[in-house]
Amino acid sequence: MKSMSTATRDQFSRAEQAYRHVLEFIESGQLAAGDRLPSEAELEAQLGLSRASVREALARLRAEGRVQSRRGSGSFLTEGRPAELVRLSTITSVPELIEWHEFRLALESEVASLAAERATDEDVARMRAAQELLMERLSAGAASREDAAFHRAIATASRNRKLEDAIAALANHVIEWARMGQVKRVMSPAERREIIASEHGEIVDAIAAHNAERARSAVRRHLLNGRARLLSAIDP
Amino acid sequence: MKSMSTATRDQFSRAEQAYRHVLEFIESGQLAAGDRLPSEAELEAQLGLSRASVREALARLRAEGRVQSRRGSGSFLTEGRPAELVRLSTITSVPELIEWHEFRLALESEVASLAAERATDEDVARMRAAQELLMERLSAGAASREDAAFHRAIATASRNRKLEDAIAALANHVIEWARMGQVKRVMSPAERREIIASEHGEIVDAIAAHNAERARSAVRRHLLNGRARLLSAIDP
DNA sequence: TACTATCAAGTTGTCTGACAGATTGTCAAG
DNA sequence: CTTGACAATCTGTCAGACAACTTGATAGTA
Repeated sequence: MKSMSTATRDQFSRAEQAYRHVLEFIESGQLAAGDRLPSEAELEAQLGLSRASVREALARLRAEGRVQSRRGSGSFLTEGRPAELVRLSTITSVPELIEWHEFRLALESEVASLAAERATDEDVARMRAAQELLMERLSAGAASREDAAFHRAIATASRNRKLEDAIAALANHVIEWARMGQVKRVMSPAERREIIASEHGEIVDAIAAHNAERARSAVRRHLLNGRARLLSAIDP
Repeated sequence: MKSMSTATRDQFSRAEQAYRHVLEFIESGQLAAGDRLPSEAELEAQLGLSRASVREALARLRAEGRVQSRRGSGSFLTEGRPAELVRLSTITSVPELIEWHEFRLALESEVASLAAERATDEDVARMRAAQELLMERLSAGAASREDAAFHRAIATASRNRKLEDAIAALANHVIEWARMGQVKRVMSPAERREIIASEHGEIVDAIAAHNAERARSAVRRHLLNGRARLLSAIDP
């Protein structure tokens, strides 16, 4: 690793200079996965920057999953730039929609189960409030966002941020797809309202009763029914 | 924004506590895109942490694209989340590992169920072959990759590419974490071999029998046992 | 009144020093 | 060979100081 030129130095913030330099070093191929980076003190000396700037660069590299730091040992190169978990590609076909739906089913049923184990009275109240709002909106027509908010409230009660984030992203994904006009409305608002009230009610009741298996089943039933309704709403 | 409880405080690093707290605040909906976060000094006071820890959290949020900081002005919420399902950031604590494990549990149990419905004889043969290879490797020591390959074979049989890709990425994620030496070996290879043979065998048998519920349960049992073993292998 | 310049206060970016907690390697004793 | 003690090293955190920048208020001028 060499010192940086003055021109480069003036262009970027110190932390970014450090980041770029370490990234360059990482991508030079001189290190393999699991290898140890120079220590913070060494990077300070090599780059002529303060430790704070070096640490800021390392924080970024950690956030990107490229590096893992252990107190007392050092910072180590991870396997490589981790791919995103899975790409939220645009839904271009019904089979793909089904794949995403199965993905969502996996997450939401587990989340319901966790929510049943972990939900506080506050959580349950929040779910019921979300359900109320959804009911009001359903009278006025489509209510995708309120539906997503209801599911989000359940995910929040799971106390697993990763699951919660993923479910929120998936919900947006499907909302976006539906908004593209792929769906014809075949169910009257009153009918839809009645079904949603019943199915969501069962979910919340199971969670409030802290019955993980019942919550899981209720969510599965709800989502599978919803899928069937959705598929029948699509012109073949 | 409220102060953190002591229990939460002890579980995560200071920087991670700050990160989680600010993220929670961001996602509470109290801020819109473009709105300004509390200043670093305010966050210090509110969280009872040093400025360095607060800055580290902000660095992470910046790296994730959630926040943008301007010298002299403050840190601002960006337009919205990047279009990825969930970010595969480096695992920095045991609670985070557990979150990822729950995520994995959700996916893998659903995948086992789908595999049971959809697996061909070829799929089953592939699983058994992966299991054989894993057994051989277990005799020689750790075999994380072969274990991941076994799980991948199941995921392939689910015929859901999104789930398959996600499971592969998650497996790599956890392998990376374990490789960093966070785990002490406490189980003898023979013992481990016996347990894996039994648990994996149950999974494959259930899939071969096209029994979705049995496959799901077998995978859950296997992963939950594995988690317990993993957690007991980490010195508190 | 509108515009410009100045300044103080506040904010992030960086530096420095110190200490805490964890890791690693060495050495001595049993 | 194993175990324990210890020193050196490393990252994580804290605190204080200063640099560079922004923002809003105020005063001066046309």
